[in-house]
Amino acid sequence: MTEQKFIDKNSPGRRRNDKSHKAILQAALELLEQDGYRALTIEAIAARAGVGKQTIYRWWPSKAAVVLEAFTANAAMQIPLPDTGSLRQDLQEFFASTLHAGGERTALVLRSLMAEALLDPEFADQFKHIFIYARRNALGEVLTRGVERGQLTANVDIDFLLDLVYGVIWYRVLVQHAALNEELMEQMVDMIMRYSEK
Amino acid sequence: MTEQKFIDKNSPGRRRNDKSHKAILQAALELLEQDGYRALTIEAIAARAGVGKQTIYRWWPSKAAVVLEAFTANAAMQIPLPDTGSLRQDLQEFFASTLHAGGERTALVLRSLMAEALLDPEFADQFKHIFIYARRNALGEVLTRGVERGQLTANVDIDFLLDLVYGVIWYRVLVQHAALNEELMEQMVDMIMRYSEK
Amino acid sequence: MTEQKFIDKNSPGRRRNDKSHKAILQAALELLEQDGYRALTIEAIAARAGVGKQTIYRWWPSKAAVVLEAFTANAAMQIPLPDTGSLRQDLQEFFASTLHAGGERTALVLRSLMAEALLDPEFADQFKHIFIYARRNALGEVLTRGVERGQLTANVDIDFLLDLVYGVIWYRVLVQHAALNEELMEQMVDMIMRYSEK
Amino acid sequence: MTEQKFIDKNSPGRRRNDKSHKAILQAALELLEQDGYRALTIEAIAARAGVGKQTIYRWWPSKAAVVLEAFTANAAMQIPLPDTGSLRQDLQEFFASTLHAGGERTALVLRSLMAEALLDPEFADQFKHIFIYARRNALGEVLTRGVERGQLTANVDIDFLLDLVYGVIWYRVLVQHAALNEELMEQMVDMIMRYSEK
DNA sequence: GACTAACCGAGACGGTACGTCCCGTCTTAAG
DNA sequence: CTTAAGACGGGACGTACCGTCTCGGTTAGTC
Repeated sequence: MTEQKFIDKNSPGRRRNDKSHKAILQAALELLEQDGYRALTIEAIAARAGVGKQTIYRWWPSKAAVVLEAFTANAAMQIPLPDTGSLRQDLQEFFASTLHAGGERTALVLRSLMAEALLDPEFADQFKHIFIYARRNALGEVLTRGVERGQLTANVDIDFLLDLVYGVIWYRVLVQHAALNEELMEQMVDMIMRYSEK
Repeated sequence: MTEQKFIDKNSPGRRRNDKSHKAILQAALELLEQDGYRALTIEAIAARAGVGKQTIYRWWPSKAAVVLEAFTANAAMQIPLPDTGSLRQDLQEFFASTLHAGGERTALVLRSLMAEALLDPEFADQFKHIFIYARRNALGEVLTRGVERGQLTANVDIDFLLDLVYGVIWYRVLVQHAALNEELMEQMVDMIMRYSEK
Repeated sequence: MTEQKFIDKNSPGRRRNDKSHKAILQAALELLEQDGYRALTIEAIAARAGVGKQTIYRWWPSKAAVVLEAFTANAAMQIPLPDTGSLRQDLQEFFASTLHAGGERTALVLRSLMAEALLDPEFADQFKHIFIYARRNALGEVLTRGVERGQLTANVDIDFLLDLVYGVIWYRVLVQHAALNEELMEQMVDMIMRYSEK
Repeated sequence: MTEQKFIDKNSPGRRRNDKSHKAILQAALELLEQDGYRALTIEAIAARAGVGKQTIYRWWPSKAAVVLEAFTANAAMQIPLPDTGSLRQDLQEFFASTLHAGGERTALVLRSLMAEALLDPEFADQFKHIFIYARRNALGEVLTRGVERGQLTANVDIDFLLDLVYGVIWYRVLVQHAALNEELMEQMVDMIMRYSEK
């Protein structure tokens, strides 16, 4: 997914070693959980994966890219798009799966990726397109259908609502002053429904 | 405010050099704007400030702490607490001054500080208490008065509203997909007012 | 000879860069002559050799070790062992080549190495084995042959004679109150010959 | 003795604090024995002596000067000049007191002072005049009397003999391959006596 | 007895070098 | 041609001391 190189491989020479590939992703995640993102280094990943540094540099542009791929490769990425006919129910299901996808492990990775995105504009682009906008668009679809069905006022600013929802979620993930939980999700559904015609 | 060390100074010994102190804060901000936080180093700050590295390490635990103090020392920190009797007007004034306080320069610093907070739990604590919670509490005060005046429903969850507001603000500052502007502030006032009694 | 690490090199990995190796030794000697041993720093050697500091630390335990290798790598180390049948003549030749090997440049280096040996027991061991004892043993061989040939009394204490000879030489090199010259060498030959049978 | 400053003291002002003075010398020696000369720092001396750094810099030009004064202040400096009428006996007594004056503690200090002298020409001058030449001259006096009494050949080169004697002594102190002991002293007396008329 | 100059402890200051860590690149032998 | 290994030039780290400079406070004379 983050793979830049197109692998045709009618050419001679050894092919990409899938074992190393996986070992690298695995090692990155393990070290991240063990010592935190700040202490994560390419050298440490290579050492733990039993891999040469060059092998990492050959396939990824930065350690953040490794972590991003390790993260997106995990199942956690799937966000089913509910379409029950009821906006309230769609939202409840969407938020439920969002909640379900993210534990503390996930939050740790997200904080690391966001930190990197804040420091490296190049990575920020990747991160936004692969992760942030993908989520936004999914929820945007749900809300748009809500408008189409007349369950939200026609003049509602969907982008503002998306900012509200993901704003809160990221804010809690980053600041860690309160957990992401069902109560929050319920409150968000309620908040959004206040934008129904009346 | 950000000073960790309690300076009694009936003790002997040379006092802290205020000129150097200020030069360090100034140098940090300048370099930050010039080259970005990633490229900011203690050595560069010391060099530009014309100061020994030890003088920085003597007074701050990390470069992030320097930036935080430089940031909070700037006037930009003042958030007047409006109390007009009208919740809507209080909110409008509060948001207006929030907006006014932060230009792109401010956003740049905030992204840097947040990145650091995400990577360094120790710094995160400082940052939250000095900046994040201070802001939250201020707005919390405004909202509480709104409840007391009966301008918000008694059972509203103020913490949730604070998360919504600061969630959006941080989300835009961090993701940079849209600007903080008056329209947004207006929308937030409107959103909050939807929690009025009827 | 001074190489500590045993280099097998059937192992993979880039080999030691011989150009850098030599540049380091050269730079060390140049800086030593320019500014003196006290002013000699690893950083300066690295800078002048156009080399990373780590490359020096990788191969030598201290700057003294660099200087020692630079010194011993120079031809100046060769001490031919004369064996003419005549003790007096052997001594004359041995002292002549000793004298010839060492100019003021050499004395400068020897003073530096001795200073370091006095301050660093670990280095002292190396220095003694590579340099001091090597010289001692060579002259010891000459004297032993003198005894075997009956040109020195059988009960002479060769170690004492060695201490006398190298004591004087080092004393003059270190204290610098008088030069090492042919007259001195002649006097030493004469002194030793006083230990002949009659 | 090593005092540079001429103290007239008709002027007002506090006089030198003798307690601090002694504490500094004491602290220097203790630290030297504990950790070696390399690890000896002005800061450590000041700390252990309970003294400000400035107080040291006010009275001594370098840490070596402190050690030198601490050393010379010790009784160990007294070398009685024997004059028994017999060269052999004079030498025996002279060497005996030399031996007696110097234990391992002394040797440690001498190695430190010599190391410093090798690295700092300014200190070398002081050291030579205060210590090295003083000893040389004393023994020179003994030998001169030996010549005058006809117990050494008239054409003997006294300076050469002095180099032999102190060469050996320093060589053993510095290289530490053999102890200074009575046997050595006996051998040196014997060696010198070989320069008697016949 | 007050004045005053020098000394004292503490400790901050600008600076230099230390030895270490990692970066991203390059060069091997092996597969 | 890729891989693991590992040396390379480079840059910043955080620390240790250097020798200097202020501080408040003490001490001992001279006036």
